[in-house]
Amino acid sequence: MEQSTKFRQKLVKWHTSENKRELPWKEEKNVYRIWLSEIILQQTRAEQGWKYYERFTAAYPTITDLANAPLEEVYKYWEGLGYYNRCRNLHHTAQYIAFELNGKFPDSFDAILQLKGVGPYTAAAIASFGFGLPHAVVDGNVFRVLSRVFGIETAVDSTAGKKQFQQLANDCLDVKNPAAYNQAIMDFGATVCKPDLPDCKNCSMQSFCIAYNQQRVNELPVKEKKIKIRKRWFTFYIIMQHNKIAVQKRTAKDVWSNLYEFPNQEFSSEKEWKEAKGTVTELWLNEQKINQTYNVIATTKAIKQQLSHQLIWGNAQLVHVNSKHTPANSWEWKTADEVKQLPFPKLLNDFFKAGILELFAGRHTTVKQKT
DNA sequence: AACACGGGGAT
DNA sequence: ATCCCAGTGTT
Repeated sequence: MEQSTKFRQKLVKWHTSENKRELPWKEEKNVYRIWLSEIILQQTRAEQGWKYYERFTAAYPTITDLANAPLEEVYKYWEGLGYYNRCRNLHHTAQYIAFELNGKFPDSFDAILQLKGVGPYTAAAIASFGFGLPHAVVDGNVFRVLSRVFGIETAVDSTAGKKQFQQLANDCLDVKNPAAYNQAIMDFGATVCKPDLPDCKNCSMQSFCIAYNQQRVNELPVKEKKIKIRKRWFTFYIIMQHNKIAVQKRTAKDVWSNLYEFPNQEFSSEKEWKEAKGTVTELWLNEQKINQTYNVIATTKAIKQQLSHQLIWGNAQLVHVNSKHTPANSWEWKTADEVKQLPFPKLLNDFFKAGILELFAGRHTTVKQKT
């Protein structure tokens, strides 16, 4: 018997009721909800995505509801989940399906794969869970499980590796019940064949698993690329006039694209950033052509944000200005209530949580003359 | 082929 | 600190 057949049989046998993960999108038959859950779960732990899934399905019961929603509102629901291009593509695809396809979700693998925000993994997931089509999912769980069970050393993040593991996954797939098989291998990877401290002692694959029998479990899967972390330093200017705050939308192809932020400047070293504290505010206000009186109320302490690929430090200068002024840029003046409706990066929400806006209270009148 | 893209949890 | 998570899009 083929090894892939043995693996499939052992896996499906393992996936009994007590070994299944209970998750809100399990056994879902509504393709809109399946698609929504898969987009949310990209590079996201099931536990983390859970509340977002519930939030979205409550706010947008149908794909047409999502399509009709303002993009800004959808971003607000996505706030905090990260990888914000997923949100833009989600809305784009909802509009495409609702308006161009009359609400009918594409029902072939190739058509599903064409959707923005849908790659090989998500297309296979939707095709199998939504339509019972025989396509094997390959996600982080599958790379790990297959590399260990079959003892494969090809780097999972190489082109050759992606091809090899997809082929093996196809061989192992239970074409009679692709949905159950795909669920099983991901549940197995998430609960037994975990990245750290896999539960080999109680694993039903133990006698069959090449990595276990060769004591190479901790060496698999192999990855060849290691990410380099970029350090960045920002000073944000939280500018208030009367009861309004200046904000702007991030438009660059950079982290937090399409979220809101405060006017700011980035420094190229920690040294410059620290030395600039306070003294640079006047120069910066000058550059923004703020030609009226202002009062620097406070400098906040720094807040750190650790991302996968960046380590970001930010502090904030709280500035009260005497009259509202919009330079030749994209500042928008918003009340605190309006600001609460906008999506912000976690780092900036942390400033709100620290109570920065309250620092403005009662200090609006003490305005210094600009020099 | 290499890189960019968030935030949280586990070790 | 480091790795990883129901990966995808761009260059």
